Amino acid sequence: MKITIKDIAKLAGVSTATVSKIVNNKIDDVSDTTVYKVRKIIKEKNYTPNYLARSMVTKKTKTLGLIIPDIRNPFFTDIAKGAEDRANELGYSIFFCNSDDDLDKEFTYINSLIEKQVDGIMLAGAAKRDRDRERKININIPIVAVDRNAYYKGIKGSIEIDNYTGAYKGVNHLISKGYERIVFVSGPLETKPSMERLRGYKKALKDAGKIIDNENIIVGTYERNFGEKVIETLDYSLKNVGFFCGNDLIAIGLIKSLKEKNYKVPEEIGVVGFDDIYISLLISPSLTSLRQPSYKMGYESIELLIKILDNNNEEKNKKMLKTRLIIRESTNRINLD
Amino acid sequence: MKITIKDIAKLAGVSTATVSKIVNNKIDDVSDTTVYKVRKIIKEKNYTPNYLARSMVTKKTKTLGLIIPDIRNPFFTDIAKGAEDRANELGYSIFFCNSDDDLDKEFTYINSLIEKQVDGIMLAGAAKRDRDRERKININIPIVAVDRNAYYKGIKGSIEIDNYTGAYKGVNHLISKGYERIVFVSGPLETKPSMERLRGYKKALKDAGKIIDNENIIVGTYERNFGEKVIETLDYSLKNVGFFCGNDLIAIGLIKSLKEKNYKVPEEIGVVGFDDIYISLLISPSLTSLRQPSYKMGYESIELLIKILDNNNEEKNKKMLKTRLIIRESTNRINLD
DNA sequence: AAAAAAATTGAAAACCTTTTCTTGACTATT
DNA sequence: AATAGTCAAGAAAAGGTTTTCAATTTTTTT
Repeated sequence: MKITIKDIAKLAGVSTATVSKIVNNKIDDVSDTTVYKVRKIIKEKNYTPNYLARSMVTKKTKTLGLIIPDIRNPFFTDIAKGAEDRANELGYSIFFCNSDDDLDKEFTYINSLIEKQVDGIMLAGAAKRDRDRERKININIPIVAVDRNAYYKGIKGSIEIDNYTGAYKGVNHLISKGYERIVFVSGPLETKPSMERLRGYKKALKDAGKIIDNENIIVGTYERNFGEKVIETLDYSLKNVGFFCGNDLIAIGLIKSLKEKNYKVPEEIGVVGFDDIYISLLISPSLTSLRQPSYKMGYESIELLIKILDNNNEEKNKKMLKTRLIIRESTNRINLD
Repeated sequence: MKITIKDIAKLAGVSTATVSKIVNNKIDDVSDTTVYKVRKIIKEKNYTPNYLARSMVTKKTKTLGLIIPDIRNPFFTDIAKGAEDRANELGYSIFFCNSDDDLDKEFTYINSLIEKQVDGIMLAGAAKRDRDRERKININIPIVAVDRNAYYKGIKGSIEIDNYTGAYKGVNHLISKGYERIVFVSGPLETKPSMERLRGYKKALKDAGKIIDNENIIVGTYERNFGEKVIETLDYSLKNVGFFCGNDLIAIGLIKSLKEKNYKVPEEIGVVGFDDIYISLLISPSLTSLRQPSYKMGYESIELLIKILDNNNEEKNKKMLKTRLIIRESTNRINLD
């Protein structure tokens, strides 16, 4: 049988109230000798308090939920690692949930997390949102949204990326490399990052005096699979085209299919990704991409979440982080301009 | 305030005992009319039981721990996904832990999982083991070991891979392709899979009438970083060498450094990996590798774990899965034999 | 119609903590 | 010496469920 606070109390000849105070370091009104005596017995007997019983009365579980859309995408994997590290440092455990980018699954997970009484949730939401449905869900615990937006009532903070500027930089880079037609291969437009990137794309074209043509905006999913299929759907010739992709997985799929069709990257065609996952460095040609501080995003979102839980969030609850353009082989040709 | 079983009982004019029976579907000795009436009110009020209170009395939390060494390695990521999917299907939640391949961190996590009263643990252990220390940890919940071995007292089952045969197939393939010197680039040898692969490597050499030379066995970590450094440490010329790598990350790092030094893969040098993570398909040259059923490993280990928890494990608690050799560009040269 | 058997229900204990508030014992002040 | 003030400690309630078993009601059998 596991040893309980009663056992300790009996052994020490004190009440459970006293032991409880000592365990939780509320020893202002406990005498030094009692503290010493009880601590010794706790150590001897290797007592640890029962979390369930404690949580019952404190209404805190020291447990968080972590929802990401795609565990196979290293971008989210890095976010998860950052989140886990920080949670661990702060004494929290993490329930892990992978939504497969499916809003229904996300709903189910949120409900199950609430039932398990997590103190808060870190959410990287599914791409396709549904404002009305989200608003209806009854959430009484804090949520911090990371990377992607969401409309739940519980959302109390967010860690975002400056996608607008990022996209602007990426597209601008393609233009400066002399690619003529600039194509945006986007993930679902229901999500804010996608829309912001679209906005940056358009602004960069406009600033360069280029015409915005819907034919050059292709929308799909944030998966490699989509990237591989893209060129099949295009009915114009791929001469001197620059592709700006919604993420690296799409870009990697695209490059794969371009190579199979014997297009020359970067000589004929340029490709820019978004995220800078580590694979981008390994493929050939290596991928020019916009680096996001993914680990940091996870780390800071948990920090923010816990601050909110502790009511210590004097700071703003919205944080925006910057991207950095990492230039590699996939756009690295002699500038034709 | 959240609605409780008492509220339901009062509304229905029955006792909490009756409501409890109905909630848990133990309705053999509850009249149909009562069941109907109570169910209706439960639905109306949207009542869900309090997990903490329930766990207090049942001593089950419907929660499992999942420990993997490296979330950045897609092999373990796939295991985690399989595990999560199966756990979810069976109504369990998962506490996620990343040990960074560090035994101390693994210990800490196990203790914290036990404190949080998980029902069981799925463990893909850190590579370097310590039998004596592990034996000392007091574990009173079941553990299923996946992929890697461990010595904790709590281990009640395992899902393994036939690493011996896998390695044999890989090495044999290199030999049949005419590579002369076969080098084994291994992860830490403290772990059973590594030792089994070494055994397979040796057997394949022996069967081919080749001499086993310790100079050709290089031991490091299961990281890409190690793969990139390997050739710096070799003091023989890399002519017609076949590298058999402990995992794909090592192989990918190795290929990267070979390319940088202008060695021709596969013409001069052949490389075989282990795991067949999806990146192996994307790099250039694409990587010949031994495919492990990683998703399945995670899926089945959770299944086994829960069977053990339910005492339904008539079957053997040890399962061994097979590998499959996937031949790609990194060994695909005209056979010189 | 009475007795026996079966079906249904609920009272109360148990699970292990934390927290509040009262009590009792000292100490300091007048 | 009496009173006020301080300090230390514990009794008891609360948190929400499950489970056991005794009590009651209903049905069946004689």
